[in-house]
Parts: sequence; structure tokens; C-alpha cells
Amino acid sequence: MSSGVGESCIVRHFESYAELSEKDRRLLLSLEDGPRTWTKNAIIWSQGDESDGFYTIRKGWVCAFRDLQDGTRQVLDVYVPGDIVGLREFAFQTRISSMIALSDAELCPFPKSHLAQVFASSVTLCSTIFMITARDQAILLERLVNLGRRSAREKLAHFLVEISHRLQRTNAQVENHLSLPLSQGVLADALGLSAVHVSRTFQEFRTEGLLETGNSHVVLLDIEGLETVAGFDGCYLEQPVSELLLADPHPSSASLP
Amino acid sequence: MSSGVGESCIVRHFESYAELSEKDRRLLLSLEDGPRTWTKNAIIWSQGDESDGFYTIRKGWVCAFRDLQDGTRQVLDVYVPGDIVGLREFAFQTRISSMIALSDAELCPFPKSHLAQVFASSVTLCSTIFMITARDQAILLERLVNLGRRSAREKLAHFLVEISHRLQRTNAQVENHLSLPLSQGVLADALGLSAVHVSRTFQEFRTEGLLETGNSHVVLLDIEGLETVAGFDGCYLEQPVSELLLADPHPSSASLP
DNA sequence: TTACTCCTACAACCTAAGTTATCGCTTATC
DNA sequence: GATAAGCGATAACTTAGGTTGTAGGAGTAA
Repeated sequence: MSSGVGESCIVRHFESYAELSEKDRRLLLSLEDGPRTWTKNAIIWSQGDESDGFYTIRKGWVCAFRDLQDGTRQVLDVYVPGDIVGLREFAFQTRISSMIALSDAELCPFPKSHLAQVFASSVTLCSTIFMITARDQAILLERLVNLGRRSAREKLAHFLVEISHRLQRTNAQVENHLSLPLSQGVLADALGLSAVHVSRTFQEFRTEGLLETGNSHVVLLDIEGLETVAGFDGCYLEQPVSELLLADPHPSSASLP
Repeated sequence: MSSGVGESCIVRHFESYAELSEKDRRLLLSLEDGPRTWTKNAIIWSQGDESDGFYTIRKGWVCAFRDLQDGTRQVLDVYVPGDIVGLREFAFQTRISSMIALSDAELCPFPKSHLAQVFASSVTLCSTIFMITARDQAILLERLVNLGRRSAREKLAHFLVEISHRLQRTNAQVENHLSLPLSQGVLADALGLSAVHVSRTFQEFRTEGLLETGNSHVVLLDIEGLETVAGFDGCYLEQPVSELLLADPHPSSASLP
């Protein structure tokens, strides 16, 4: 943080994975575009759109989803400030899922055309991008397990607890209760349940004192209790660590002079 | 294919994504280890094992799964010859899922310690690895949709059809029926169903003339019919194409002389 | 061969979750 | 300020899929 780029969202995100050289930091900063804003419920991109790059979330919540033939929708993931979205499609020419803002949101674009420069000039940055996608995949795997083999109570509790953990990574919140801008409809589509059944399950959790609900929000009152219900084991959320960065056989940059 | 490395599984796989320079080809070949074999039902690695690298499947079928606290199991994906497995964990020190052989199998290891060399010496190879993981993610997303929002009939048909498409990519099979080494138990764990219900659903498909079953095998008789049942749209399986490779602003290699 | 295990089929029964509908309560829209 | 649209709670009813149990066949080891 010796340079004046501490406020860049992408630099901050990358530095949570690896120590960056001054050069890497400046490269990232120079390639990132200024922030853009979306209002609540705005579509950030749609499935099939040209895939123009990835975005770092500076403020607000967004979620990725797929619309199905029969009119239903599957929410693939929910993203919070600090997360990177859209890296999934970087190797595709079009978006493979849609992205919507769950609240007013502010994202910093990183154009795809700049990625080749990153790959060519820094092994550290290249590895870091890999680690970010690896973490994303780990979360997707856990989502698969959630959808395939858990009851409604477990699904809901697990999802909420996971998000709260992901929030704490960047927010460093001390309190054991926090508020999430998630409607029951979004949760239903994320968990493969009906909205009615999500409401029923919330009713149970409420009478058990685990959480409060209302107004497109969920307030987690007893996160440990929810973890018990979910059988939550958060090790899949741990920071990936690559030996590539611990014992790099090359200098941190392999670019030409 | 001008050099004598046509028989390398990893080179062949990478070349299905991008044209490789002679140098890239030789680099890959020099870093790949010789094939290792596993018998049917052998554990290739377990969740928590040290993550030593990735493998290209030369022969046989394998599947990735997670064991849950309550004794159930979620199959995450099934892999066929030509597929690359284990790239998911390359940024983790330990495996985040287990891998088992569904039939006698032969895989070629690519040690993780060699990846840094690849990243440092070739933008083409680095991008290709990215495209491989991107395709893998696209398949996972489709699996999410399958688990979250489809009926048992749709789930089963979709899964079988997807695998048959993935097989055809490497096998170039002309026939419209093919045999898969999948037991009903494995399918149940992949689809989030009970084995009994998989059996019931197979009974329906059998009377409709869509497939035959028996002896830990499934024979797809009418793939188009199954695609109709599944509402299958295979575009997520299409080869990812990166503009990085179409319009590379750098020479194909950025390594030092 | 026996004995064992694994896979599959199928029947009977059960329950978790879906569906539909009604009624408030907010939050937008004009 | 009125109307509309969306969200949440709850009740009544339905159903897809889970569970348990039995039985036969195929592969495997002694």
C-alpha cells in the first residue's frame, strides 16, 4: 500500500490473495476502468450478451441467474462488495448467465482486452486470477451439494451462513447478527425451493429465534445456531494459497524488459 | 502435429482449444508425466489429500464426488476420456472433492510444480488453461440448474444427453446410441435423487424406447428423444473461444530468450 | 460349489415440498 | 393521494419423490 492506489477495488481484492509488486499494482490500476452504477433490479448483463470483461463490486449486492424455458429461474450465486464477477465467461464470447443488481450497486469494470497484458507481464497476477476463479468454483461446488442433498432447512441455513461468512471477509464485522438484502423469491430461486416453502422455513427459524425477516431483508440473529442447523463447514471458503506464489521459481514478472 | 508428440494426451487436449507453437507443444510434453492406471472403483484421490497437480484422462471414466456428514454422497461430475481433472484445486493446497474410477482407467499426471513454468513462458498455454476451466465451470452451472429446477425425468435425460455430447467431442461417434458405464446409484448421487426413483424413471424411459439398462450400464437408444425430454440446449458445451488467442497483442510467448 | 456382495426391479406406504388462493402491508407510479 | 404492483404470511390441498422391504440376477472370492 505504498502507492496511492489503495482505493482501487481490484488492487485491494488482488492483495487479499497475494502480495503485489509496485509494478503489478500500477499495471492493474492502469487497466481498470472507473466505476459504473446500477439501480436496484437493474440488469447488469443478460445471458447471450457479449462478454466484455469482469467487474469488481465496490458497493451493493448483485446476483447471477439463468432463466429457464418453463419460466422459472435458477439463481446461481449472490455476490457482495469486494467480489469479482464475470470472470467465469472470460473464455467465452458471450455471457453464460445473467446478472442483476439486488440493491443499488457500483462496479468497476476491467475490460477483457486488457487481460492478455496481465497474462504476459506477471506470473503473480496470472496466478491470482486463477485463485479467484478457484474460490468461485469451490463455492459453486458447495452450492451443488446444497441443491442436491440437503433439506429445505439445511439449504436455507447454509446459504445464509455462507453469505455471512463471505461478508465478514471484507467487512470484518464483529457482531453476530447482520442484515442481508435478499427477498424470499431470490432465495427460493437460489435454493431450488418454492417461495412459499422458503416463507414456511423462515417461520420456523423465526420462532426458534435464529433470524428476523421483512421487507426484502433477512436479519441473522444467531449465526452459530444457523451453522448448526446447516452442518456448516466453512473450509471451502478459506483463502486459496498457491505454491506458485510461495515458492515462485521465476521472478515475479517474466515480461520482456 | 509436425512433431512426434501426437500421442500425448495433454497436447491433444490443448490443441482442441488453440493452435500451439512447436515450442509450446514441446514444453507441455516435457512437463507431463507418464500414464498411471487405476482399476474400477479405485480412489484416485480423496478430499483433503494434498493437491499435486492435474490429470488428463487417457482411458476409462472417473467421477468427482463429496461425502456428506449424514453418509450420503453428492456426485459433482463424471469425466470421460480426453477430459482434464483436478485443475479445479490447483489454487488450493488440498483436494476439495474426491475422485474415483468408474471403470478401469489410465490418466496422465501433470505436476502442479510445473505450472508456474507454463504461466511464465506462454500466454497461449495460460489462456488455454483458462478456457479449460471456463468450460468446466459452464458444465457446473448447467449442473446447478439441473439440480435446482428440473424434474427427475428432465434431470436424468439431461445428464445422459450431456455426457453423450461430451463423448462425441473426442470420439466423433456417428451412431445415435451408445453405452455408458454408469450405475443407478452413481446417477442418483449425481442428480440428487434416490436410487429407487432413478430406477422408476429408467422404467419409464425404457417403455418409451429411449434407452436400455443393466449391469452398471446405460445404453442410449434415442438420443434425440432424450434431448426433447430434457429440453436440452448444448450451447454451454461449445468450445470456448478467447479473443486473447484470436487477436493476441503479444507474440505467442513472452518468456525471456 | 457356496457364500457374499452389489446392482436392479418393484410394491406399499409416507412425507417434504409444491401449488393455489386469499389477505394484508409496503413501495412504486401517475 | 389513488391506484397498481410486489412482497410476505398463512391455510388447504396435491404430488413428486423418498423410504423401507423383498426378491432375483450377476459378479467375485474361497
